[in-house]
Amino acid sequence: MDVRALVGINVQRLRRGRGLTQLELSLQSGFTRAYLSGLEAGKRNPRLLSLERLASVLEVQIEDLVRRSKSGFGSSDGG
Amino acid sequence: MDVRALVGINVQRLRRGRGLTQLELSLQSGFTRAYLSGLEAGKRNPRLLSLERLASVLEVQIEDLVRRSKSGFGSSDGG
DNA sequence: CTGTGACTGCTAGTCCGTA
DNA sequence: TTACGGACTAGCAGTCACA
Repeated sequence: MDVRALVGINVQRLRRGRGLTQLELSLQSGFTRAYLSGLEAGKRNPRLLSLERLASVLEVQIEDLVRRSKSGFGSSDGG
Repeated sequence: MDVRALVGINVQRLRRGRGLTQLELSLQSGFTRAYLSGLEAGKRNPRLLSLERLASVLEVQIEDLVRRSKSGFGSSDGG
C-alpha cells in the first residue's frame, strides 16, 4: 500500500463523510477538481503545506490523512 | 507554529535521538546534507514521499513527523 | 458527479563553497 | 557538526477538454 494511495483513501473518506463533492472541496481548499481526483486516486505526491491545507478544510490533523485505516492492524513491514 | 517548523523540529529530535549526524542521515535517506539543514530549520516544504522516506529511516510513522510535541495542548485555533 | 492526458509555471531537491 | 546562498534539474501543482 502506497502512502499516496493511503492519503487518497483518507481524503475521499473524509470528504464524503462531510457530504462534500470534489467540486465543493476544490472550492474550499483552493485545489482544482481535477487535482483532487488524481489525489484521491493515489496518483499525486502532495507537499506538506498542501496536506496541511487539505486537513484544515476537512477539519482534521495531517496525521489523520496519513494514518492507516484499521482494516488489518500492525504493519507487516518486515523490512 | 508552522507545520514545516514542526516537522523540522521532529526530524531533528528523532535524528539526535538515534545518535545520527545530518551527514549520516543524509547518507541513509538519500537527501543531501544541505537539504536536511533547511528542513530542520523549517524552511522546506517536503513532499509526501519525502516524508515517507524520512520516516522510514528514522523508524517512525509519518504521523510522528507531523505530530505536535505536547508542550501545551489544545490548538487555540478558533477557526 | 468523477476520471484522465497533454501542457506550462513553479519549486522541491542537488551540488558546491564559505563561515 | 551545522547554517546559508546561487545555479541547475526533475517532478509536481494547477488548467482545459473529453468521456
